Amino acid sequence: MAIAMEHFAAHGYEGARAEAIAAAAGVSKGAVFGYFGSKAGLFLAAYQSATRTFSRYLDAPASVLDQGFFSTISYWLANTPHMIHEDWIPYRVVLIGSYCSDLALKREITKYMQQEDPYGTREFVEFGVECGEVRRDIEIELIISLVDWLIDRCQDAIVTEELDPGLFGYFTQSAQMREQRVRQFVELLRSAISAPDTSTGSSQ
Amino acid sequence: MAIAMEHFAAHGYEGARAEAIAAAAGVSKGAVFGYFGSKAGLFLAAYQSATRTFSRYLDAPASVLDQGFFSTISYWLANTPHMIHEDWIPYRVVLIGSYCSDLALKREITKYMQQEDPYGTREFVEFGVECGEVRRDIEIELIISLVDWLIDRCQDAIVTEELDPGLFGYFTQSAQMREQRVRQFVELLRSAISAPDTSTGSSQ
DNA sequence: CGGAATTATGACTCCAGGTCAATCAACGGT
DNA sequence: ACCGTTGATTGACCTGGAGTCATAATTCCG
Repeated sequence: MAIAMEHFAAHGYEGARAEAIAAAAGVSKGAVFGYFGSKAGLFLAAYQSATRTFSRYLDAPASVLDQGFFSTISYWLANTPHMIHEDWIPYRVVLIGSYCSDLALKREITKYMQQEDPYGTREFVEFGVECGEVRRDIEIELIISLVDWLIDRCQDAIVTEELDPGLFGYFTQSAQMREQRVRQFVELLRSAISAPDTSTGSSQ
Repeated sequence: MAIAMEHFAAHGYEGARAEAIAAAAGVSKGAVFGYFGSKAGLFLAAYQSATRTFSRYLDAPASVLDQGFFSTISYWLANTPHMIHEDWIPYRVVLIGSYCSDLALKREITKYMQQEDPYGTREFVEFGVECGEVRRDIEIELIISLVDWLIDRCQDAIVTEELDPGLFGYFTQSAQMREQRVRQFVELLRSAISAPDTSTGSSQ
């Protein structure tokens, strides 16, 4: 599976060769198709494997969690470039899964993400609600989806040139600029979903 | 181009056959590859053509625009199922473009969307800023991206079963439920980017 | 140890993207 | 009106990778 991830990461979905993956894994092509059914099935397995290598939101250090929900988001976004750099193979696979052209495969991915919630977005948002930082007047399903959508896209834009609509310029802009944008992004998210009554002073 | 759109919409990116498109258009395969360079190039042209068939935000009826920025968003979201039903071929092509697996192609799409802004998101957000409904304390680039991201995903989830993480259930839930979710979604967006309308306390 | 059941193999088929030498059509100079 | 040049068009051909399947290898029991 790690080998499949490497190949998909290196060559993309179309570019990856089922036979090459089989050979690198020391099995025959027939075995791969027998087990995974198709290239899409192989990719799905690689995708699931990749998502499981990443931390869940609540895996942040206790000192960060203690500072609350939005601080934890800031923590993860601030660490995104570093984490991705450390772990770029699974990240790349997840990226391909997020933007894959085959809608049948995409449906499988959506279903998997919904069922397994490998990053623990649900429990994280519930944590936010419990500690009073996230509003209760909106259905939690919607907030979970919003958090998922925005953080995914923000992370992708931060570290993937192809997906950045000029916001972060990972390769062209200064780190300061990026940090400012991330801060503003979290501010937007906070405005969207924070509980109306916040005793904490909002800006640093 | 309309013919290419039909084929991509009907069979997906992988499933569409360059030769079949050429034949349906009454030209040879060689001509297609000569003109568009590759299947990806052909798709990009179809994608651009598809985006241009859709209305821009500010094309809403004057009576809607008069009610302001967020009312206009509600209007478009409420009409999404109807519009997509009327126009499902270009919609499907755009959808494929949004979730295509080839990152090289995705980059071209991102660049195009950023340069041409075919839905007029920028002018729409500027409109929102001018009529005082959208906050000015966050860089407009970020707000434009946020609006783009969220409305895209919301629309996709509304009308595309494959992409709905259980929120709208276009084929399974009641219309009432969907309307409620859309209303809450707009409420979230409003919280995120609306200007504080009580007293304009300048905060930074 | 032998034979059944299961699994693995890789040569093979099929098919779609991409190429290119040959052909055709348009144009303009004489 | 003719012909040569130039550029566009064609479709047979090539390439290579997904997916198949008859055969071989291995395992599993009695």
